[in-house]
Amino acid sequence: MRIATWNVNGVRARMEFIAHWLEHRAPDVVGLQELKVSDADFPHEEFAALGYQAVAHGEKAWNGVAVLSRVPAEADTRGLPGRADDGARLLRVRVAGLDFATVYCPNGKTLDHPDYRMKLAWFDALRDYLAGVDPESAFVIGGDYNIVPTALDCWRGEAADDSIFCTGEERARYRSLIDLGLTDLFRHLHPDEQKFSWWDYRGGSFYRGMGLRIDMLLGTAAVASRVRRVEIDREYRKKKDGLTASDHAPVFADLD
DNA sequence: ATGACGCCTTCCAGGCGA
Repeated sequence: MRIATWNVNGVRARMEFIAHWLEHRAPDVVGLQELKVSDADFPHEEFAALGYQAVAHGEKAWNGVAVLSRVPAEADTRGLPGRADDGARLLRVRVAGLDFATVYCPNGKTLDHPDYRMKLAWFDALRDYLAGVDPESAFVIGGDYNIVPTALDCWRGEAADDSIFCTGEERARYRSLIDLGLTDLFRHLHPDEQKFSWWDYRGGSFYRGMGLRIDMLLGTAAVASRVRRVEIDREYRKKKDGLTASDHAPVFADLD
């Protein structure tokens, strides 16, 4: 089974590009982020034509998450409990024998912006919510965490320490999720590799190698033991047939 | 130091992303 996460930066603007990826990578379950569309306008029919059904939790213009799957999914949680005012950022479903969640974590903007404090509080709420997950179960939470876990995950390395995405406060929040018993599936198979999942659109960052790894698939031990391959699909950060890519690459994992 | 690119929106200059 192939599972994936992808911040698509606008599901309607990206539809043709996403279709190309679905056809060539054939994932079974995909968490999407940054839909930028209301639930009423979500393109269910277009995904159905590609063989995928979708559960969406969106809002107009901003944020928004969805799960695509080949087999029907049952919605479990829409929105991080207690954090509805911070945007449509979490969706959890039961699908294909998995307890599968997708998250679009807050950006924070700058260290002196109110959104930074909101980001930290949101992660605290996420940790509290995930503390209720059975560590023996097959649970996956994938998404755009908007935190660079370690210096290895940033093109600037330790030079970026203490800047936004790389502060001790943010990294402690990310570690608090790992400490619940979750494994970063990419790091599990590639302990020392520097691979990025996001590159700024501007200034040729992609071709200059100026990226960050902020999109992760985390899983319980029951999932980590089944992982055989994890790819950050940088081919799909490039233009494809003249179509513009998201600024994030998809990340997928193959499970036994 | 700045802007760079691309998305969205009562349709277009401005906010936002990371």
